[in-house]
Amino acid sequence: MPKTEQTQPPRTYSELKTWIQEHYDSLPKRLQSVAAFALDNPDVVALKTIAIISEQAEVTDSTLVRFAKSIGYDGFTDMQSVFQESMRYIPQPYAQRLNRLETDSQSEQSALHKFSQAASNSIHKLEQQIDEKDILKASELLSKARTIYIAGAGRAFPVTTYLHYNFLKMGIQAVIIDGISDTMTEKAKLIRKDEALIAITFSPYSAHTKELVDTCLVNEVPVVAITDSTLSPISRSDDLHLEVVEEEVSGIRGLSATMCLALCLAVETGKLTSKLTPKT
Amino acid sequence: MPKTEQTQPPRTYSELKTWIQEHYDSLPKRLQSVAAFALDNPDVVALKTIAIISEQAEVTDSTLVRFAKSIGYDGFTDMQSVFQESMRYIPQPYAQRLNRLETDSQSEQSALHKFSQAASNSIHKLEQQIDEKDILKASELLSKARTIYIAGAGRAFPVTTYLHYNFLKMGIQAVIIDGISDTMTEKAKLIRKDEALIAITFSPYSAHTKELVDTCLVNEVPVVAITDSTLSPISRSDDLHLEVVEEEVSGIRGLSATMCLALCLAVETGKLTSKLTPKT
DNA sequence: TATAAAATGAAATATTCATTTCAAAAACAG
DNA sequence: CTGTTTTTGAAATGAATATTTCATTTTATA
Repeated sequence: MPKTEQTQPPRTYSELKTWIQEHYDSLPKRLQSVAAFALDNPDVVALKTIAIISEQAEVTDSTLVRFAKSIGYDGFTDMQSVFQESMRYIPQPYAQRLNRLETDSQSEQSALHKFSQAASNSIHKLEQQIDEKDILKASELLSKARTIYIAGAGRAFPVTTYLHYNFLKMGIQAVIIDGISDTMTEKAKLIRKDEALIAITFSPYSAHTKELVDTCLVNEVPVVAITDSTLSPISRSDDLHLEVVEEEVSGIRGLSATMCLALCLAVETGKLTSKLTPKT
Repeated sequence: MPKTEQTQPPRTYSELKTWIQEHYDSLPKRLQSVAAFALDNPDVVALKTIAIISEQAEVTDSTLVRFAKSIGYDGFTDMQSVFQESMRYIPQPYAQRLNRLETDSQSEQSALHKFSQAASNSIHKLEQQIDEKDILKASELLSKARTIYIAGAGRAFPVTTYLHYNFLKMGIQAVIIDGISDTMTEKAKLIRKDEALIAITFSPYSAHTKELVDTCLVNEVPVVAITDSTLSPISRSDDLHLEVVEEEVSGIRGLSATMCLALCLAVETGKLTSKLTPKT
């Protein structure tokens, strides 16, 4: 029989979480599976039955009960109640309304709340406002490129590195264009017709990136632009531009929606590329 | 036998609510009790058993079952599942659409929709699961540092650059630690007690970052960790770790929620720093 | 490698739970 | 009132669930 904790088991979710973190390493393999699953899917543990949970966590029924007992609970039911309590008093439908009300009335709101709200809104707007076909066109263009160059400085730089990372992971040759303004333009001049450029700029616009785009367009290099407005200097009729507007909170803009768009672009490009080159 | 609705019962909480409001007046007395109780205590209906609910609503077991059937459900269990789903982190309207789309149109959903959905969900989870105090503690710690060092490679690198950008914009000295593994550890050894480190890692974990964290902790350098699980090797009891779980779409994870958290951390740190140094 | 200890899965058991049944009470119509 | 229908509650039934047991496998230890 496995040793069971003598002390009283955690009676709140956050205590339980702490317990799991502290004991995870010393837990048997299957119990670790349960631990990881529980932390990842607390709602499933709270609402479903042993049979369903154990199936999803890929363990047997007994293991779930053992897990609960090893923490010190009477059994699974006892532990489940802790997960359930953690969900209560935060009913989803009310939470939404509360959000709106509080946003209007109380100016002193937690930063996390304000920013996550803004991020969430921005993502929804993105989904509604962007034309799916534009993303597909862009990825088609990119999938044909031998090498994808990516440029975007300042606030756009994280997007640049994110795209770069994703392309590389998908086996697509990608290069970041950075450095001093002069050097960047020099680098851009060397990009060939069968390659492509992704340029990311937000207001306040960096003149460098605009220069880069122009250079490429002159050389007939395909350009995909990610901007926060069609009025952005780098959006022109002869390139493809994808527009993301990040909602601002007291003058500060996030990047959540932009990152989402970037991921989409990368994934779609990846799909097409793998079709073009069936065997790696 | 009581008349039962012939039409299909509501499959979302908000539909169910509407149904109850519309039929309330024509319901028998005890069923009215149940209706009122259910609208007032949806969480109890979602989580507890017939016995407990009927006791709290001051009706008998049978009445509860009858109530469910009179709406058109198979039985109480069927109705309860609607209440349960309303508590989960899956936003109601989309879950519905997804189900329908998946059933008839072969799960061929636009990538943009899937990713923005995942991003949005991740942000909501972040908001609910993270402890606001942890962010404040972390920013307090960071605001006291003369220089903030930031480390995070691979998928975490965009987060690193984002934090770096924001700190600099706020007039906070920040340095990115990158380069070859060996060099990184060397750099970390030079960080002093009155400085701080932010480490960002996601699974699959890079061993380098863990090494970095350990080095700093040994030297008593304050460490703030951003990870995607409390089981991450860099989360330890003696540092501050902030947890973000990005929902995955066919194995691919975004960064939207993480970026949101990063922004919060930077902004809170900025606030505190400006208080500490009133005049620049 | 041999032995003990721990972990695990499958099946049996016991419990809890939802559902149905049926008789009594209440409401209603003539 | 009287007979009929609807509503209701208590108990019986049947189904699902959690828990325990035990044989087997795995892991650790000497």
